[in-house]
Amino acid sequence: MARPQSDIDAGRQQLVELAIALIEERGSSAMTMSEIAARAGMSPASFYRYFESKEALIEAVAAHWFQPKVAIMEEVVSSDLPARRKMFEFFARRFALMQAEWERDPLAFATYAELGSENFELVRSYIDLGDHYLAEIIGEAMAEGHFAGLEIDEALSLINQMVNVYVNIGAMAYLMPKLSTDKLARIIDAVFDGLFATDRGAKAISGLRAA
Amino acid sequence: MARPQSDIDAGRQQLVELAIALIEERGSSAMTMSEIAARAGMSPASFYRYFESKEALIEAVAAHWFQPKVAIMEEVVSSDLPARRKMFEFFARRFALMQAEWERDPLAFATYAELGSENFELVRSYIDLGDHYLAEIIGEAMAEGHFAGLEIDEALSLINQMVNVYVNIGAMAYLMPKLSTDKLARIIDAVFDGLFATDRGAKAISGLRAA
Amino acid sequence: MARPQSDIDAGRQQLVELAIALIEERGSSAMTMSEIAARAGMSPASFYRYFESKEALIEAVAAHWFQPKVAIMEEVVSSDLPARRKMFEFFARRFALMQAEWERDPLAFATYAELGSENFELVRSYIDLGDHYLAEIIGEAMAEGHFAGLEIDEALSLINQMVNVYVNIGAMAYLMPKLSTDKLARIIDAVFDGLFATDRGAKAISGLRAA
Amino acid sequence: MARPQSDIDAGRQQLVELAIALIEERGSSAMTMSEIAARAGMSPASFYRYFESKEALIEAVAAHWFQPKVAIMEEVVSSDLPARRKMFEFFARRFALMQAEWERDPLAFATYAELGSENFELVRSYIDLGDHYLAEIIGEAMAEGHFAGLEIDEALSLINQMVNVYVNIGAMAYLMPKLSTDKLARIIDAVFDGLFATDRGAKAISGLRAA
DNA sequence: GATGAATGAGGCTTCATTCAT
DNA sequence: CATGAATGAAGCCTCATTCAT
Repeated sequence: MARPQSDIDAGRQQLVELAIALIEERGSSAMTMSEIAARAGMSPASFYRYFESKEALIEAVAAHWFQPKVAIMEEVVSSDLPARRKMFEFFARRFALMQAEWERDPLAFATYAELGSENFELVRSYIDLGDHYLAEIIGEAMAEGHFAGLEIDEALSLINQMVNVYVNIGAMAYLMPKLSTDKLARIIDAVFDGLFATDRGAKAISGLRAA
Repeated sequence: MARPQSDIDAGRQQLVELAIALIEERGSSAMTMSEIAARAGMSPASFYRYFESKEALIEAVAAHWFQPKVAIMEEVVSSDLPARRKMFEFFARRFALMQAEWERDPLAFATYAELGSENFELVRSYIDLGDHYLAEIIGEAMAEGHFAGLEIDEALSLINQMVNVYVNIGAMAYLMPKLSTDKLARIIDAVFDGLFATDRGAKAISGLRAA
Repeated sequence: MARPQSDIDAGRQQLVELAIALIEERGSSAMTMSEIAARAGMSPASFYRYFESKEALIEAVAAHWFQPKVAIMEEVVSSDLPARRKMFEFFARRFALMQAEWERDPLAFATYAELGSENFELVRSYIDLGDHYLAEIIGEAMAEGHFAGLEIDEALSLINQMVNVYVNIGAMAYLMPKLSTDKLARIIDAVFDGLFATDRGAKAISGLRAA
Repeated sequence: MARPQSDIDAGRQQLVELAIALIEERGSSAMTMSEIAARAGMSPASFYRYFESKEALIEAVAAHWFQPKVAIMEEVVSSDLPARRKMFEFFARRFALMQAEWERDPLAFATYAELGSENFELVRSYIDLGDHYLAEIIGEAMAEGHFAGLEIDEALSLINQMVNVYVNIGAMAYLMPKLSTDKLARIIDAVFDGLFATDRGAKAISGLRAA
């Protein structure tokens, strides 16, 4: 009973890995069902025992790619760190992982980015999950007295934007050489030290414009 | 020689515009060579007198899309504004343009983003150009006393990252609803008020790690 | 030998019922061997122990569909009604059954019709059987003085035609909304009151043509 | 200008004829795009210059098949015959044509029937057209005093049913051997002599049932 | 030069049927 | 015996690119 399921699962796993290998070798447009099946030593028809459609395979590839990042988020959020540190780790650990991936194969990384932008619905749920966890951290930070005068959603949105480049695969794909944990740390500091509701220079200019 | 060349250029220009119209109407997957040629009143075969291949056309489309953004950058950089204001305008005006484009047709905007991510070598040169101009502004800002203790490249890199979401089309395509000139203003303020070399909380933690 | 044979029969019966359920749920194009086998809790391979091929299954489905109609015909023919009434019941009862089937699921009904038209050699024997019984009824009617001057075959053929729409599944599939027992009754009346050998208007014209 | 259109038309015409030939040779399931294209000496891809899809080809085949029948209906309806004769010709001439077709190739005829039942929407419009013309004839007949007491729609429905077998291709496909212009003439006579609103035997029985 | 027409190559998907275990 | 697994063969369709005229 468990066996057949796990055989299917094993097959899915293998096909996902082959799809990934193929993508990494030759880009996402090379990811055809025939080629993947051939590499798995099966007929194109057999592929459909494991995945209902090409799209289902892509979903599985995405899930495979995101899985370790999700694990990190969960780990950090449920840890006991203070908020500032927690937020830093929340981004830094995922960044470190993706940076390592990028270093191993920048082109493959870019291909995942492309895959994501072509199948954005698949990516959306992970973004939403990230937002959910980040909001938790922001809540804790506020309880510690940070982000005075900002709504939680406002803070979420601003932080997400400032730090987007350490989260957004599409952006990372071509900015990675310029990204570093140190810089991320500085941005998190700017977030904690520079983000509150009082209007200062630029905000004032922007306010005048709207008038 | 001169005449034919300018005819070729006119043809290229027309084809690019038709390709854009087609993309905006029906998405990038509808951008087939035959359809574009038909709209230009020419045969598919004739298309190849103007562009060597589909890829060559896409390059030209990208150039066409970036041109007004480049114009804005040049205008702002050569203006007489103080550095803080200049940097704000440097990002805000381009953002305003792209926001307007996005509002007119978010799907078309997403299509350009997709086109960019599929052909991002084409995008690289524009990014480099933007970096070049931003470095100039940072230089001016430093002359005015900002970013104490940071190298110009370090500042460039950090600012680019914090503000990336207002520059990166791929990110904008799905974040646009959350972006605003006001928030950009706050980020620029955080840049000018929060970005200098002194180590504080997060940076200290990050420093320990590296040790 | 005896036991296995009856096991085979039970299996065939079950598979036929599952095929029917499947057709009624999802149309004839959904009737794949694998799906039927799966519903029977057997492997596709095992299916072939019961039916030699897909076509053999379809034959069995047709037989199953016709069986109750045959039962009605036999019941009516062997009853003691007078001929006019008997002929009416001969058609009316089967019509009532099929109308009920149609009302329960017109799409399924149409699917049977399609199945029949795609495999109409299978249907032929039932038509022949119906003709046989109808001829008996006509004989009785003639003995009661009806259809003066007509040969039995001639009457059979004419009646079959006039009433075809209450017998032919293909026609019924899309005419059912316009069919009713009342109208059938009127047709049977026209048969008994209007069908005899004397030439009148149209027949005379037709006779001239042939000359 | 006219040329290209007529080239396309010529191609469509040729493909329709080849499709028909193929159907007549090997049944409708043999009608694959590849086979038709091969017979036309073109690649499967080229087929799509002439027809948008398989379905478009089938529509054209149906139109081709129905065209002469429509012509007959129009001719008869606009003629000056008296109503009884007109109705007879309305059915008889079409029947004669289809009978000839059936005699030339009964299997091909059956295949058209199958095609029709698989693509019934295509057939519906021709049925509706026939109803429209028949209603005109019934109107004329009523003006001449026939069908006393019946509504025009009631008469239309009843006549259509009695004569269905001379109109319905699906029914004809396997009844043709028993059909004849003479029998049709008798049915038309039964229509004109036996169809009016007064209740008689069968109708009375049917009435009792409903009570 | 310009083009209408053609197509090779490929993409995704389905399913009746078989065969090693 | 039963079957899980596999697949050959086929189907429909698209499109970048070429070539004879």
